[in-house]
Amino acid sequence: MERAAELFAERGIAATSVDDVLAAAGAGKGQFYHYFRGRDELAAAAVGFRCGQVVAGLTGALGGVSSLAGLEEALAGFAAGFEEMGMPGCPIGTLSAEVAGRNEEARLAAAAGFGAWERLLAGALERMRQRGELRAEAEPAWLATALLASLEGGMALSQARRDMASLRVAVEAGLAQVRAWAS
Amino acid sequence: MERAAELFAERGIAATSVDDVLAAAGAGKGQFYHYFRGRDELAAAAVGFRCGQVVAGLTGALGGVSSLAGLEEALAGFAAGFEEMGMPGCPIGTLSAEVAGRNEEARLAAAAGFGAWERLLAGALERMRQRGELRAEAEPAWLATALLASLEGGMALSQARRDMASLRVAVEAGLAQVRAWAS
DNA sequence: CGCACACTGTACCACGCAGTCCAGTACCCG
DNA sequence: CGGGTACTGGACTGCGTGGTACAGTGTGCG
Repeated sequence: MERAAELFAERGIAATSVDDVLAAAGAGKGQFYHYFRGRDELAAAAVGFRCGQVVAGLTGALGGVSSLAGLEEALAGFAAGFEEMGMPGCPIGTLSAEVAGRNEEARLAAAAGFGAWERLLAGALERMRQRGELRAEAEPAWLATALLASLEGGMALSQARRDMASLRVAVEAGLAQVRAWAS
Repeated sequence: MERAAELFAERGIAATSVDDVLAAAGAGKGQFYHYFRGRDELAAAAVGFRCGQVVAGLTGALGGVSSLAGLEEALAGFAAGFEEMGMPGCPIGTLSAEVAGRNEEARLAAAAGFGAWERLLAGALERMRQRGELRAEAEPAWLATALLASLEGGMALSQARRDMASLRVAVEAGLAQVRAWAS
């Protein structure tokens, strides 16, 4: 399943066959159909698995953030990582777009991944607010949604254009939105 | 090709076969391979065609906008249309994500679509600036990128969650960004 | 020891796919 | 009118696909 998550992420789900995954994993068909009902179930499981990996990485970067400077640093690191990976699109967003409307279970897994990401951002913002860096009226959940949407869109644009400029603008705009609520 | 654009948009490119398109269009294989080198060329052409349609629609909605109120109205209409369509994801973004990294020509077509959209937004913002509604220091191009990223991300989130709330937040956040530059 | 059973590899199947081929067909130009 | 040519439909091919069937294997338990 780890192999499946890798292959799905790098080639796309539709462009990866069960046989590809099995060959990469060194497993046979019998094994596969013993543990999965079919291709779609693997796809859903792999999306869930990938989201888990991504969210784990994000937790490392955002879990301890409790200041604007920390958030800026985390997002700069995120953008740098994205560039280093060759602007592959959002790891969750790409799968989500491919899967939404064709695989309900996988769609829910992707939505859960987005939810976890958003909660991570909201947590950091909430800590900023409690430390007095954000005004009391700031709404961490709302800001987190706005920030995540901005990041997601920035990645989509940068992927299509093969140019980091869009993501950088999106990050900066998201940050500006947060700063607007600074005390 | 119109049929191809429709089918690709509603089922995804990878999930649509050449035969499907031909059947929908009532055409034969000979005809197809007379006009296209193969599947990938059709995909690229269809993406370009779809982007043209979308941009044409957007031009109708944004081409005449020159005030904040007009922009708000246009974006509200956009969100309403998105909801009415059943939150299918961004018509350009979904194709773009599927095609980037696997079909260079199609990727460029999608990037051009994004570019046109962004220019439409930038034009509206520029007119707002010239009418004095935005401060002179406002940068329409930068704001347009930020706004487009926000919309794009909002659509991605709403698609995954089947819930308009995310897009609405993203639209509101993008608008807030613009208002921050109001005179 | 032996047997039952959960598990595994692989040969296999029917099917749908992209792409080829060719026998028409209609239209244009002389 | 007649012939060449640009175009068209559809049969066909080889291959990769998801899924099945089955024979084999090892392990735990009586």
